[in-house]
Amino acid sequence: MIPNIYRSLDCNSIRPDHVGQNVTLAGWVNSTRDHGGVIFIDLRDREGMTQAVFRPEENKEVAEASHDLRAEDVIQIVGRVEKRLTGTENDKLATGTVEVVVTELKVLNKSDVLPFHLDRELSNEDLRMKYRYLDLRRERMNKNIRTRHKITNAARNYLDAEGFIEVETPILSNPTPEGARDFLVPARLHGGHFYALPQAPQQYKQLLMVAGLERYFQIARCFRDEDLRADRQPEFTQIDIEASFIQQDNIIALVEGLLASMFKAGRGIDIPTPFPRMTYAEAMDRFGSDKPDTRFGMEINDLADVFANTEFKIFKNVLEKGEVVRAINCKGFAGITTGQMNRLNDLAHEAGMPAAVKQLAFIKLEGGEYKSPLWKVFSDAEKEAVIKKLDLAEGDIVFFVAGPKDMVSNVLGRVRLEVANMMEITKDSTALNFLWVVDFPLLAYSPEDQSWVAVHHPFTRPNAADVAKLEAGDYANVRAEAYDVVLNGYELGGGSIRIHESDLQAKMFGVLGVTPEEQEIKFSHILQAFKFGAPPHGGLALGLDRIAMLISGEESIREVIAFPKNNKAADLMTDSPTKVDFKQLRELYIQSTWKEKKKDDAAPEANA
RNA sequence: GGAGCGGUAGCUCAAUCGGUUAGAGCGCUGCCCUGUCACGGCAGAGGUUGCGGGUUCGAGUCCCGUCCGUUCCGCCA
Repeated sequence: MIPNIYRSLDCNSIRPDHVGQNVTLAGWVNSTRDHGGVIFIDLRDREGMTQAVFRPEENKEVAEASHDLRAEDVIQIVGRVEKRLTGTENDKLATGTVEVVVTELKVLNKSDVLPFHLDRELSNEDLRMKYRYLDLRRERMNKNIRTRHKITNAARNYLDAEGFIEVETPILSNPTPEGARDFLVPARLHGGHFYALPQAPQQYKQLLMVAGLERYFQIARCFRDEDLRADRQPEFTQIDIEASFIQQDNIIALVEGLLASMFKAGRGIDIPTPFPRMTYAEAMDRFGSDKPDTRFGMEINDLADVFANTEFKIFKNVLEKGEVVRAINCKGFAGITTGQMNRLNDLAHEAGMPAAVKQLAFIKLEGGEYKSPLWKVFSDAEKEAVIKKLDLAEGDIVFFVAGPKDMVSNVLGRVRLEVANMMEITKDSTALNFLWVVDFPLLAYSPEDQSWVAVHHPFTRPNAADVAKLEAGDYANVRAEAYDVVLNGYELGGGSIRIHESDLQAKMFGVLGVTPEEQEIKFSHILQAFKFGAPPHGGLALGLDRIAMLISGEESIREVIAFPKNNKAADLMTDSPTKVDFKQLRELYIQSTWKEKKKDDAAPEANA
């Protein structure tokens, strides 16, 4: 800290070798301990705390004035550093062996009583958000914001050292093809036309590759108008990366180094690289998720061999149709309560288990006895095989699902996570299980749109080995050169090698049902750019908020964003979004179709 | 759009099966206190139990509706 008129030192720096010196400190009154005669004040700034002592015999007027100090007043003190009396040292403070005997006091700004305690956890999210500037004043939040800065800074330094150039791209751009809902901005100078806020700088970063920049990055704000979650905000930050003359392995190695530098800066730990890799197909088969949490087992087992010759009609029919019978063993969870069982059933149905299947099938071994609605229909050989294959032991419970592979994976994946949650398996875990999921499918069929849609985005490159399938129309089995990096079940980021040839890109648009006319209107710039010597390129984007959240040990990205939105995408502090008057809309050639709900006289007002 | 959980003093929470005047800690106000660091002591103020309706002799508690927060599903290139 550079000394100035307000202070000569910060509140965390005074040590025994300052004894005898005169110092000037400024900060907030953290707490007061008024003994009538002597008064102690803990003075706090962002760096820490120093105890200030007011004594009548030192300066009667100043000591008198100190009686009126209250928590969060902003004050400046001048005083003499003294060693604390023997036995009154405080080892909880870095400055706890010394104190400042105050000779001058200046109240820079009195504070009203705060709406909540700064030194206690707050459960009322409304209040936290309404007074976010006070919430941020709390040590934990202050630390989170500073940690985020360190992480971001480390990322910049790392990428700079790797030859990456930070480039800003437009915030006002065009709506995104496919994907999430866009935030729209009316264009005043072009009546009836609209900008959209970027969901990601996707096309721009590819065009920067065509521009010959070769290595680009950006700490980019992105916007998606979808419903929120603990790990999703309508505006969020990505570390956006793109490079030319590069392959998947190069990007993976780069990002591993990048993440290592961020975790080192933010948490002081060395994470082991390289990260394990798993194909998408394997992730779905073993964990029922494309972002598996590998901190615990309970993996999915395929039981086709066990029931190959079964007489149990349901399983037999399923297997004959080419569908699957699979199960997970939840070790030690045989003591599941009825309430938990009901919850799993609901969740299984939500995940796609047919309503005709009333209950999630299970077998549990309790007190040496196998309990199961299914047990009686299995042959002895099948029982034995199930026990062996699933390692079914005392206290375990196994859940079975039969049917189409995607549904079974989905159901068992969800059950697996929920059981882990119920068992609090990862509660005190400090494990950081990084993982690359690779070989994503290029396309997925959307029953809703009755068409094929891009799993990643329409610029993703099909795996060279699968181009023939693409041309043959075997869309379901075309793999993409796309990859996600996952940590403890959270998707930290994802990317792909891109299409850089205009003919392949046009073909891809065709598969996605974008007509030549639409291509001309929406994508002529990028298709044309690809005709002027576009280099092979690819990249990835990391979710900075999620990374900061995980490094800070938080469970919501709101805890690492200075001014986040709440569940309804509102900011309670500024009361945003807000209504605008007719004149402002008229200038934009906009008219709202929104109709206020009819208000009864008794209609309740919102929580005031 | 759907489901779960929550909403009681400024804050964090309690209030038995529906039954007296809705309590406690912290904070706040006043007084006392010269070595505390969650200082201590005495006294005091502070409540439309989110809002509206219903059942009941009686509702913080039960029912219906609604608002707000939060988590999850849907949604999220």
